[in-house]
Amino acid sequence: MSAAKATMKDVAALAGVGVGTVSRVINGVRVKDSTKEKVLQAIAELQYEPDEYARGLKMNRSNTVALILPTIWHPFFSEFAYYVEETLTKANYKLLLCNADGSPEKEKEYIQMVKQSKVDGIIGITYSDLDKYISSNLPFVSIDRHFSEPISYVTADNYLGGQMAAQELLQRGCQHPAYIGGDSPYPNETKNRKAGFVEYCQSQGFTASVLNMPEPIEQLEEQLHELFSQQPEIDGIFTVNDFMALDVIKYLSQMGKQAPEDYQIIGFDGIRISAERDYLLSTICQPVADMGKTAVELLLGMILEKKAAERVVLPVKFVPGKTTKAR
Amino acid sequence: MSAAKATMKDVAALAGVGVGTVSRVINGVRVKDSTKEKVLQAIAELQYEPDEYARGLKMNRSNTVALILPTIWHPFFSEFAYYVEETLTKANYKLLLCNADGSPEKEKEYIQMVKQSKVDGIIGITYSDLDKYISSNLPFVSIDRHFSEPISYVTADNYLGGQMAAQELLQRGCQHPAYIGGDSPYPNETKNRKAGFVEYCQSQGFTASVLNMPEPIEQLEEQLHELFSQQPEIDGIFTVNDFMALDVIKYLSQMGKQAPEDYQIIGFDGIRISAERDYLLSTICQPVADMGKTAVELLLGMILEKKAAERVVLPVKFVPGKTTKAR
DNA sequence: TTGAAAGCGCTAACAA
DNA sequence: TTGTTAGCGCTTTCAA
Repeated sequence: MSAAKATMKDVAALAGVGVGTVSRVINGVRVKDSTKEKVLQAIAELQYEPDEYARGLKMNRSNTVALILPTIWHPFFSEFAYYVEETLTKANYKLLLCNADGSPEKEKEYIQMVKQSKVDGIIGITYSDLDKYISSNLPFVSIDRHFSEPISYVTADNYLGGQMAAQELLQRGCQHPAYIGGDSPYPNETKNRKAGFVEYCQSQGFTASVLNMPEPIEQLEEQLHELFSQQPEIDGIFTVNDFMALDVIKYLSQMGKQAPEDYQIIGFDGIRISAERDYLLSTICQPVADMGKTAVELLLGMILEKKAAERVVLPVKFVPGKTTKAR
Repeated sequence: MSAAKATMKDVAALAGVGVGTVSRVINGVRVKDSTKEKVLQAIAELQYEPDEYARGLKMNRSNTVALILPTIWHPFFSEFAYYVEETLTKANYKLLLCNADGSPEKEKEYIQMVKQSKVDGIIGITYSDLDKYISSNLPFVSIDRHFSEPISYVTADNYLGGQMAAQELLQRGCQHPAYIGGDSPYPNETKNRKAGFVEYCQSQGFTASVLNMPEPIEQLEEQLHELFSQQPEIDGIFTVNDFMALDVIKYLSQMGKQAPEDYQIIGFDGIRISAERDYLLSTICQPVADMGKTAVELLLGMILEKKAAERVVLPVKFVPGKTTKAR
């Protein structure tokens, strides 16, 4: 049994053909059936596996896509990564996982690293403005639409989501709506959630209270305490995401208030701990599976068919949970 | 501005040296300071970045490690992946993410794929027996110790964890302990959780009820119903993992029973939805960060220093939550 | 200390 | 239809 890995040359020698022919068989280029047979035989016998690196060097592609995330340890991102990986695998692409940890520096470092690694494209959920770091010839799809350059993105309809949250709360009888969220220094889609909510309330003659805390958020509990002691009448809450909603619920439960009896609350994202587990609360649900799939499709379109940048906005939906009343 | 990517040859030409010298500078081999200066200058000017694939082809390594998981969309695995990625990045390695979806076929496919991709090693949380598919010269670290071959593994002390769970429940006054879990056809460490629990109970003069459901688990609720209607006296439950505990809690709450008043329950894993979030319940917590770090260290030891296979068993700890009484 | 050149395993252009 | 060969960008040996 040979220890060394078989190369194309070995296969060619054993099959009694040229390396070109072996290459043709591997790549599905037409060769005479009898020849093909011999080659396949030899491949099987030597347990030959093509070297992706030699191929990548020659063809200048890697069949690999980098996914840059704030952190994989978060149900929204890990669900997204799950679908990205699934779709990539079906297309015979591999996934390089990059946790940027929410740091713009690490995001840039990863962009650098990933360029060397000759990835064929990047899918990024990033906070900072990466325009300058992404060479225009490296296909890039952003989740979120905060780039100034004409870059592809996939995003949920965050503005509409905010409106929907307002509508659902008001329809359920809330008289004093409030928005609670964090405020990032970087432009991002969460700002639209707030805008949609506040503006819909306004259009219905309500003025939403707003607690918009600069990130990173410090002394959350104190800030919540201030809000609710100054405005105890708040009875309908929309938060920037599900995690924030959980924090608010926890705080209010310490204050002896329960949803949906004492107040109603709607989160954003539609987080589930894993497939087949329940949503955590009433929420505006992002179409994560669809977003992951679409992001990959956009990217592969750019890679394989040189398609131009595209923008896709996907619909959100309200998922009633235990933190809102029945209508 | 040149559109094409600069190569080492371009750098050499601009700096007026040979490509070998450029290579030496890149790799930190000693060259004359003045020469080095010229080369660095040229590198900066051309924004040269070495091609990892050419390097990989030549040196036969990729600085890439594959992580094979059942699914990234699960807090335990995504936390593990988080720490693996973090440790790899520090060592200048990249992470290829592979979701096997709990299917032995996909696991094998990935092993195949990953071999072609010239990864330098594999870290795997796998269910099936992959011995034959892993060529002995490809470094592999398993999480769990169910391999027959002498393969490196990192695992938590599952048996001790089971014992601890029993001890904690009995110390808190439980008189009727029960174990609830799923039974996989493949050998794996969860069997030790059960064994540790049952045997510790026995040693203390208690006989634990056991509900061991063949996987994939069907009609969970019916099976729980049967258990608890036949043995309503059960007052201390240990489950194979946190998810199962959540299911049991949900079922019992439908029956009007609450922990820790009506019964006490301890899960296994120590799942948190994300960093800085609480544990879901009282649980035997695996040292996930340490496991991820150790797995990478073992693997890099095998890759870089040709170290032999090693086995590491890490300690678990009991994390009291809201589903057990105070002692 | 450094340049020249071989060659890693593959694809594709060219010739036969 | 198929064999031969140049060369992808790099590292490393061998000479100078």
